Amino acid sequence: MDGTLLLSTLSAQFPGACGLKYRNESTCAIRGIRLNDGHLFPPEDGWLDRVYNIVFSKDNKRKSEDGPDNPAVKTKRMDKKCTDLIVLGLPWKSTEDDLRQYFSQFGDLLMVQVKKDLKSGQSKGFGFVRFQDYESQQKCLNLRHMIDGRWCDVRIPNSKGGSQHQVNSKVFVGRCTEDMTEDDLLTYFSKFGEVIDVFIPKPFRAFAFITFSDPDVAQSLCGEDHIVKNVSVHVSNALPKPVDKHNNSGNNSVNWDRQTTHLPIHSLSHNDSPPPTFFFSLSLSLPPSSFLF
DNA sequence: GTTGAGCGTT
Repeated sequence: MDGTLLLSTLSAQFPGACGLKYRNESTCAIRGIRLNDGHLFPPEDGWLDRVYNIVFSKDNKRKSEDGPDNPAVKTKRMDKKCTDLIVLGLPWKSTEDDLRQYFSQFGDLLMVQVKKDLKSGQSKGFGFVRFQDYESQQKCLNLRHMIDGRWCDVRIPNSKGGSQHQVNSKVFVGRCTEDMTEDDLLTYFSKFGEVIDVFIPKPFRAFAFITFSDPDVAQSLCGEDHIVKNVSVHVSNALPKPVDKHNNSGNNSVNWDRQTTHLPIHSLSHNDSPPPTFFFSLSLSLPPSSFLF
């Protein structure tokens, strides 16, 4: 995935797609992906772990069955505010700089704290972060984080009470066939929003999980049938997050908890090769043909 | 100088 990408591959799944763009992390500028002879070339620093938006030559984003245009989705996401997020399980040695460095991959940070003992200065092993953008926050909340050699959890702090409506951003995809790969599902479901995780249980069990960064996107797909690789799959709500595991008896025998079977997502170590996946999302805000170089 | 579920000195 770190080589070039064929435009034909892209437009096969996204008719009308004419390129890719991304936001430069340091300059915040929108950059286009170089297109030459039908090949999309990676940025100078590689694909990295960025969000790539598909650019269309004309306005043919998702053909919604439920309305000609969907401004409701856009206005709805405007009033989503970030809250502080608690980061649990930090290594004792991790500093705020370490946290900032790690979490900035998800978006701009407004605040980073590592809670320390006042006298000794020793970290208490947890901290807080706050993102500027809600999408960054959602992305973070749905992932486990490898920070300095330890798995850390990011959650909404208890002190926030129930103010933050937590809806599920993960969907269950039933009737999958064995030849469906994670890439197939990623490519297909990225049409509807940014996909941050695809999971296919092994051995084959005819279902998969797709996690979106936006829970509303996930919810909007629930109950629908979708055609993937010429097969009708059914999308429904994944069971609520694994909160308590003591109630695993009876008919709910399937274990949805896959926290420990996640693909490696993010790591602080810099000698790793870049994550092999990159994200697509439909561009909702850019004018048509805004393919910059 | 140790530790590993939790919830934020100002």
